[in-house]
Amino acid sequence: MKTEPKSRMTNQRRVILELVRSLHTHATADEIHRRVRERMPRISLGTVYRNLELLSAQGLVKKLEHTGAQRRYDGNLNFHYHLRCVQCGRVVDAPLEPMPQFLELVRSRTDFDILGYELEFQGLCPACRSSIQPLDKKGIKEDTHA
Amino acid sequence: MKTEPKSRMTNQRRVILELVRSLHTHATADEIHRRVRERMPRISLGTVYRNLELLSAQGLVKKLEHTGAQRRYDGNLNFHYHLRCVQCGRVVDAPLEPMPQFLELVRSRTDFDILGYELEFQGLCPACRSSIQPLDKKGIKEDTHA
DNA sequence: TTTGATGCAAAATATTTGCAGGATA
DNA sequence: TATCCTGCAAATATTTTGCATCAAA
Repeated sequence: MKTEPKSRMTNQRRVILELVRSLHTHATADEIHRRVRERMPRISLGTVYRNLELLSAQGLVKKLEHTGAQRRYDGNLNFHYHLRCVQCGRVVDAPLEPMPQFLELVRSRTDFDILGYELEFQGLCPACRSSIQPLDKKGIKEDTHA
Repeated sequence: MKTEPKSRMTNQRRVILELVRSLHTHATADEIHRRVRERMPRISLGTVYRNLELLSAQGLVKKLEHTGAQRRYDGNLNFHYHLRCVQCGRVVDAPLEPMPQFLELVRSRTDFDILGYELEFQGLCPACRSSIQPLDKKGIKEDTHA
């Protein structure tokens, strides 16, 4: 039923996919760009965005639009939840088993066509908890602790 | 323990708070600005952002950073979940009772300092489901159906 | 009066897009 | 060879901020 758009496996696309799959850090486009540039110095940020979007549409990576201001990308396609540090923005997998029964419950109670759900925990990571700087709700732009 | 910063209840702040409380639409800053401008034509978008930020820090409105690209604001402070239309971006309350037991479970399994969690469902709202236009993952910037 | 708040404009961020040339199938 | 893709730069979109002035307490 789906009309998959034809796509070409370019060097850029392959390297981006390999990188996102190898990272367990839920990196941002900018971080991915920096890492990929170590192998392909001329690759542009626009190309990274375009490829991440396409790979996400093809279901090869997961786009996380629910973890703070900046979008992040996950190479782990197994259904799981996330835990985000509200101080440094770092995202890790949450230690909680999937509970897909929510879907049926909500489906039976709404006239929306339910497609999925996201469960995200927020907290302070060990590094930020022990740091002196106060939690001021700002500057949660980039990972301080990679 | 908390050192609350002193703040003044200006006309702008009061009108913004009243509006967000009266809306059940989880509006964006831009939408709130447009609505407030009907009563205060000279109010700036920057003032709207500054006040929403301050009201959120004071716990008078809830900032939703987990519902797609654009930030939204909720005047309903009761703990509840959300359901977002992936086509038009509209956000409604999810028909599901709070299940705070997750928090303890995750707390016992992580070294993060757990502060809270968000549960968001995604789907197609009735209006979008029946519309002809295909779901193309773009243009989810503004509510088509208010 | 004191000092927090506003309006305005510019800056900072994050993401998308037009286009001409390049690479893949 | 057809057309998808890339690099580059410009354009969008969203949010934040500096500053002189205004206004709440």
